[in-house]
Amino acid sequence: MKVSIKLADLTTDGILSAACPSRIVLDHVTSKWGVLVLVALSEQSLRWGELRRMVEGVSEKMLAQTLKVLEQDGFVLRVAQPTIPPRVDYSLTDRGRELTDRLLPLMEWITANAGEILA
Amino acid sequence: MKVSIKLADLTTDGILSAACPSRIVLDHVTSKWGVLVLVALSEQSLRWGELRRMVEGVSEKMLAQTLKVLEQDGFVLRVAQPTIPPRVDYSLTDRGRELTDRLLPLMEWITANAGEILA
DNA sequence: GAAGGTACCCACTTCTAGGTAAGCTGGTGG
DNA sequence: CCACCAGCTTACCTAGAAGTGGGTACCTTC
Repeated sequence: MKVSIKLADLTTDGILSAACPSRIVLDHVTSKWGVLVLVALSEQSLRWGELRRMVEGVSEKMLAQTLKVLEQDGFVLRVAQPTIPPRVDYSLTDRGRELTDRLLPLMEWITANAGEILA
Repeated sequence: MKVSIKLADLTTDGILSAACPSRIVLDHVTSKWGVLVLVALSEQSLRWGELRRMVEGVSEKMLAQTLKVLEQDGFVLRVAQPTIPPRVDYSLTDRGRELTDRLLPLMEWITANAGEILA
């Protein structure tokens, strides 16, 4: 019941309609590195360098760009300490945690089934 | 407890490692049109033309390409009736349904919060 | 006999996400 | 005095994602 109502919303004026703002957020979240950064931060807050090492394969440019978008959308909090050398910590906001609560089950399932799927 | 174990898997040898096959499946699922096609099919099975109209903005080429990938990954079932004019029905497989079970909560949340996020 | 409906495929072009590599800051250790 | 740390920024370039416009098959209806 509840599900069918939500589905109706999704498929009528929801994410399937081209003009819906959710398309933009969807692009941000499902961007190549967006998901991975969110997953990495879901475990604990991390510094720039830790993130870079953790999310294997990400370039500095793309990490910076991805973090900027996620920060603008209010998913990620950036805390810079004006020390030398600089130290910047990234963590999830409450909104970010709401997102990852829904993202992690998906990622876990994909990780668990990827082998079988590609076979 | 359960969660922390799963998270450990994800962040050590899981999706964050560059060589993990889950990266490939992730790209398929989170491709621009992949998500939307899966959402559309989650409600009911649809014919080619219905899908095209439902997923606003998708071109024929991209719809065909997306469906081919989702079919190869075993998420979508393609049933062609050799009638004239041709009729092709697309539906979710069991595996596809497992996926959308985890995908829909995310999409619903994004759709519900997109306005606030972009503000 | 002309037009249209359905589900595509292919060649060509465009665009943009993403990769690469360099530079910048300003103290601190050699 | 030079290199080095961390955390970026910038300019440049390319591969592949995506759009465009055509064609195809076969039968039905006008």
